[in-house]
Amino acid sequence: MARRSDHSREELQEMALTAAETLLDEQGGAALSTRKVAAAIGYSVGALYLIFKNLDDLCWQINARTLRGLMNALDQQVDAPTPRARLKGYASAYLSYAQQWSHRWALLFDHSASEGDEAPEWLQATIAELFTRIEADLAELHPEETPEDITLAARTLWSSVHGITQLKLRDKLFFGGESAAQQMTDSLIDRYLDGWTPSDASVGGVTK
Amino acid sequence: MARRSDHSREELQEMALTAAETLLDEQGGAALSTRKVAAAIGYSVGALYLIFKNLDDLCWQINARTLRGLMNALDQQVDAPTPRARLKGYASAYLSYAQQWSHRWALLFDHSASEGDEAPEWLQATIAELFTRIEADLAELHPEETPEDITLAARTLWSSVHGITQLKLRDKLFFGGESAAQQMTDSLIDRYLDGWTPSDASVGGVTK
DNA sequence: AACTTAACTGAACAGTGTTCATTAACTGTT
DNA sequence: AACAGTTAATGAACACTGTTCAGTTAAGTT
Repeated sequence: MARRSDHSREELQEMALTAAETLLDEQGGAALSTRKVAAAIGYSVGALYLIFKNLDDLCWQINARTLRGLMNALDQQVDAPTPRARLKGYASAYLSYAQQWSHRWALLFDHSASEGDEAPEWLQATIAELFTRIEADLAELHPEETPEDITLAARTLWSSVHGITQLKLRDKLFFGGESAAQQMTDSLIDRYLDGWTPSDASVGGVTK
Repeated sequence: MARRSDHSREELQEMALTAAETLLDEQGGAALSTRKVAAAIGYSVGALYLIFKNLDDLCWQINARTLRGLMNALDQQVDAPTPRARLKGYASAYLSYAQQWSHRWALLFDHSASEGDEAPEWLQATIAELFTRIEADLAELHPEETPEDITLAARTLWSSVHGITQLKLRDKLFFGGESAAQQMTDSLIDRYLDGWTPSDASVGGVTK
């Protein structure tokens, strides 16, 4: 039996999360089980339930760390000279982060699908922070637009980057080499921004 | 014991798939289990394994039907007068199909993530068919582009529509009402097409 | 040393996918 | 009509899963 207070609550939690991430990275999300995580840190199954509400809770905490890592990666792009370059940098960082941590990234999105309880509000907040970055750059390019239109544009553009990332990771729908996805986000951003003329935004009707 | 040949192989398969789809629609992907499907059609678990290789196989066959349904929905948009209207119609149909059959749609994409065996080649083929439709419209708009650039553009644009769809289904990252996602795909297509000038495509370098 | 408290365990429960020896029902032959 | 052959169908069994909780054990307190 593990000695009481061999490790503090925080240490134990950290150990468990790290072990779970290793398991995830090496064997994928399907291999993530309470018993395996418990074994990896040298505790019994029951002990995990003193630290985490359940497996879902553990997954959410992994997702929190994943998301934080993503934000860090994005932050390194903040020095790019122009809004356009910054947006491309974000997209590129997003893409490579997702590829580097493919299993963690998959967990982040597959897990939100499990319809038990809501996504915790910190997740919402972190994502809002990401969108704020995008919106800032878009607003700089289009100061004449209303905040609502900027928001809509940010979500449109970023959903698109997300879609490219997701399909890139999942399969061989993609021909071409390593750079295909990168090329796609670049051209997407270029064309979207070039096609964004003030006239067509505010109404929303089909005018073409 | 169910009488031998009460139902033919094909009938049984059809019954099982229909039962599984009902289960999926009503209770979501997590509730899909071999025992439940077997019970729903009045057979034992083992009988399912005479019809399907395993649960994965059953899921793939559901996915095949889902994809076929999607293609049907897209086909109803083929009469739109212009390529641009056709592309918007496809996107709109894609979006509403995914929303109507949200659980089936989720299965289609979550399942490709399970990294057992490859996605069957018919799936690849059906998806290729979808992309061919998009490419045809894009080629009509940009006859001067090479096939490679058309392909790249089709995948870029469609990954984007896919991304918007996915995020729309998953959560409340989306403000606004029912029409927000529709508005997003419309403006995406408009801006992407408007920003697509022949000069910036063939090289692929960063020129902006 | 005795008592209290809380950390920790692991057996147990209900569920999962999958297999396979056994059984039941049909088919064809004598 | 009786027997053998074939095969559809079963359901118990195995190894796993998440989750709970009565018990056990160690640490802190009096």
